[in-house]
Amino acid sequence: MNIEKDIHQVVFFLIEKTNKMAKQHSAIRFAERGMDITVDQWVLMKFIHEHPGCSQATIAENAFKDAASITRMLDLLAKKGFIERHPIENNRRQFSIHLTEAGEDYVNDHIEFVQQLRDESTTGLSNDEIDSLKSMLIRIQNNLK
Amino acid sequence: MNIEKDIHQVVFFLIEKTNKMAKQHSAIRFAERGMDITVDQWVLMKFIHEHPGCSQATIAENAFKDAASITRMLDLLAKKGFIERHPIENNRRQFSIHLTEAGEDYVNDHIEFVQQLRDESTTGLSNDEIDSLKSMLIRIQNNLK
DNA sequence: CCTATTTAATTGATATATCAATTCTTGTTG
DNA sequence: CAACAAGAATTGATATATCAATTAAATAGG
Repeated sequence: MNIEKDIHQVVFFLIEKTNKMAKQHSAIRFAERGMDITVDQWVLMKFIHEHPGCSQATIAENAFKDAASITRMLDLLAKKGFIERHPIENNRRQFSIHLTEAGEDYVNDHIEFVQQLRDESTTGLSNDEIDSLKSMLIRIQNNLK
Repeated sequence: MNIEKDIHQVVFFLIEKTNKMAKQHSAIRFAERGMDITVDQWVLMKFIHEHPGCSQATIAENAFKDAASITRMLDLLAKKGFIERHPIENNRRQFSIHLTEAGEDYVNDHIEFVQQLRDESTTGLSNDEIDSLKSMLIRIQNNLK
């Protein structure tokens, strides 16, 4: 019995596809709204907004991204004028990462919109379903450690 | 009431994280086995194995990737000697994509291993749960169209 | 204290994603 | 048939992901 499943029904393909569709969907809505940053850049800005002064390593760990990616993404956000790397007294190994005033304004201007975007994507799913979805994803993650 | 959820509990973050963990896990297992291709390259080879002679546009559509990505990935697979672009009689706009003999051997050598890898990642989830997971992902996708 | 290890950030190389623009080619239609 | 639109693949530019190597700084242990 070796019936190969169609690619579209393999659970990982569905996960990957959902992930891509969500990013594309958000990117389109961002553009419509005139937001000139990527979805990933938004996630970083929002995290820094909630954890001002954090290190790049902390951002990397929490955003589940590579330290190298964070360096480059922060370079871009700094060029846009949204974040700053502040030196830390008695610690020349890390930076303290902060939003600029423009960055804070940007997050405040769009945070509700992004929250609403996320909510829209799960319409039709009950809270119980969402909980069970989350729990299954976490169990899959544990199988992958 | 505007309690911001922790990033780790947002469903899209879980989806993205699961997706990344699955890719990393597979990449590590591929490397252990001495497989010198990426997980994404494997998916293309497997699709071509199942749909020999297809066009690049078909691959793009089914793998849910951009045509530009397919061009570049096939370039790499061609360089490795695993695929070939065959001209089509009376149609100079498309190519007919095929695995080489080395490509067929490669797929046959590893297809069971990859299937097993996928199965391992969902251990502990019943068939009913997996079905409900798939159905929720598809419903989310429909919200994103 | 001094050396060895660890940590934080950066950089280089390569793979992939996305968008726009381009090049051919095919199909349509006035 | 000729001009035009649509399709398929490619290419360029930029963003992100991953790994390896590097640099600099902090820390641990002898």
